[in-house]
Amino acid sequence: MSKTEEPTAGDGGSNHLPIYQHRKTLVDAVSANQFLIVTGETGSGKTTQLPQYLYQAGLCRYGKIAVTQPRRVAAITVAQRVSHEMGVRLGLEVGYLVRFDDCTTKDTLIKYMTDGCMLRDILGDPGLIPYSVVILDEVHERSLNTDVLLGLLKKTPSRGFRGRTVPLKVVVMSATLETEKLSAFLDNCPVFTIPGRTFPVKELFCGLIGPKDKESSVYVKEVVKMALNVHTSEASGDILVFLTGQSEIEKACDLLFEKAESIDYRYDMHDRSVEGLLILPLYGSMPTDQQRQIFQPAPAGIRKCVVATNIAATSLTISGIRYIVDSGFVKQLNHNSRVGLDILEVVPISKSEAQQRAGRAGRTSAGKCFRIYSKDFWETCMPEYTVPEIQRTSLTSVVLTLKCLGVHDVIRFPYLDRPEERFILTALKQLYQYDAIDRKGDVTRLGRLMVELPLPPGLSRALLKSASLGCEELLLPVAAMLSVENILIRPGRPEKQKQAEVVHKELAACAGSCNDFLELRCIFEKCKTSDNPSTWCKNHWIHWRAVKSAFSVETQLRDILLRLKQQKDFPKETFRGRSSELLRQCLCLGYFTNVARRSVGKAFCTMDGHGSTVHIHPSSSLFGQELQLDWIIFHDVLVTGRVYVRTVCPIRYEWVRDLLPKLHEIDVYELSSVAREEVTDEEMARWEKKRAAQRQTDTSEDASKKLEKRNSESSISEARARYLQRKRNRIQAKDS
DNA sequence: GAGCACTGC
Repeated sequence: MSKTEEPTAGDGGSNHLPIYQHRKTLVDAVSANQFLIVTGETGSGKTTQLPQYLYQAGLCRYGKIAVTQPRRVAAITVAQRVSHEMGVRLGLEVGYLVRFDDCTTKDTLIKYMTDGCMLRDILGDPGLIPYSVVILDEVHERSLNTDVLLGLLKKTPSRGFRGRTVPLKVVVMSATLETEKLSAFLDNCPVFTIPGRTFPVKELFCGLIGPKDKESSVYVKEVVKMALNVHTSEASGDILVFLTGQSEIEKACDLLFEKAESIDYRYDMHDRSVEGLLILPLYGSMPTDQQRQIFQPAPAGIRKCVVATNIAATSLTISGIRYIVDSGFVKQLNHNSRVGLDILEVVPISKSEAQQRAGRAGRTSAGKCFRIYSKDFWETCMPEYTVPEIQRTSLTSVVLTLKCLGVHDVIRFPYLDRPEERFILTALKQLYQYDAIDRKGDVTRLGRLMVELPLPPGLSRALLKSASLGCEELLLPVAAMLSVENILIRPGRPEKQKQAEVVHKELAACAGSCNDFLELRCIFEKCKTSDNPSTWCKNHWIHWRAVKSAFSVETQLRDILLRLKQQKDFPKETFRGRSSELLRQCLCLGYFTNVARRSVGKAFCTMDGHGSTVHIHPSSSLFGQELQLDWIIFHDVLVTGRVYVRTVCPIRYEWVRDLLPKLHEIDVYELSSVAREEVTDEEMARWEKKRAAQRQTDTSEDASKKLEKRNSESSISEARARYLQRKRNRIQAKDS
């Protein structure tokens, strides 16, 4: 094992951190307890120091120390820093593991990794044999994967489990919030608090937005006013403005120039600066070369004003920030199981999130946080904590992962915050529809194959179908392109927008038009075979960063498929049909839950039982051709004024005819016993009888007629009316 | 004829 079990000095510089004086107590606490919670503000050094202390104290004798992070960059940069402090080469004693980048060896003892990679590790080795300590970091962020890990590690592998020689130790690190709840969750384990080293931030409520202003987008205007106010009346120091998204940020930046002009500031369009104020937008899909300026200090006498999304709250740290202007809103993706859709909506942030934002001003000196909303807004509109991701998102992948790990009772699984039962049942229903689990709730062979692929289950299924037909080359680029961020660039300025639109239309036409999935494949191939991919992207208004990561994803998926195909029971099928229809027929196997049939005019009607009315999004290559289409499948949904489907492909009814009845074969409530693994023999018998009866009627009555009945116009409009009524009730309830 | 936060495998 390690040659250095004696304490090492490293490169120094860390001995003065607040955590240093608690060194021995911390090591003793980890040694004495199975669970430990360590809490402390940013700057306490817990992420970089604790693993080193444990290592120096010899806790690596029986295995590695794993430290999980919700983000890749964090895992990489922290590992770099720790290896430097310890004076060892990165990738040897200290390393990191993130997707596409494994910088570890089998001898690595301190391993920083993303929570997603840890989950993969567990799937391959539920006993976590190589590890002696697992440290979950940033638990207060409540990322989906960290929450799943927390539940899994609560029943931590003990001595003897799958060959473990010592029990696994679990350390949970979190900001000061909710530590009591965490301790109660982990068998009332001790909580260790480390003093932080941050500067005080004065928090001011400016009252420009009250509880009644929730719907409006007035926050853009008010935020601009506030930022200029800070610029004219506060001492030197950079400003960080928190807004909701790209278009709001662009708007705010434009307004900043205009307003600045009217209050007699010189306005220089070229470098986007008002005299004394350098205005810099910052959001995720921005090219990295444009982001660089944000991290450079402003020239002497100039104040930087960064207008950013939530990306600046956790993912990126900008030094020199002294003032925060907080809009109080965020864009959040919420899964609505009632309509079966994910909806991206603007919502007020939580109080803990507001504190997080304010904290960004106190990293290097004392700061001020200007909240554009009133104290009343704070008290009546903002929840204490952000609803954790596990309670807001589709659980299909999570439930499949749990089932594969032998957690069959996915309802009574120890969640720190339990998702609504309905969400869990919906996930089970989807897995059943994809044949990933059977009627008893057991994972099928297909389900075991699906869990290996880092894709949404539907897409996994489509890809596996293509692999069993031997035509995975067709689908691999599509699956890769669908799993990366936005491909098409949408410029902020209208004239550029037109330009981009023309080029994108040409690309769609190249792909034979009329199939957005094919267009993605076409972009992938054209870019890949071009002499200079990045220039090709620039010329075609395509995000090079996105396509580049699609290349990596494709390679990864290809490798996984290759491995899976070597299993001797990997399914093999032959395709009888037109080769031009091969791609679309494979897609149907993953997207038959997203089938829509043309209804009145240009509207379509989903066939999943919700019978929602959807429209083809204007960015689709099928837009404007609705009247020639009868049946479509779609990849995703966007809810704005209307419900839009994007990434669309026309299909023939025959391709989904035999699949659609599966959507109505089982009711969610029937799955409640499946979820709890309490399916009785009588229940199975009843079920078989019902299915037999169903098969009988299916032969006597045309299946498509039955489907039509289920999705008849009247039932759709009734469902819609019910939904709208509920929505009205909700709004009324919120207002009162 | 619209306007899409952020992560992660």
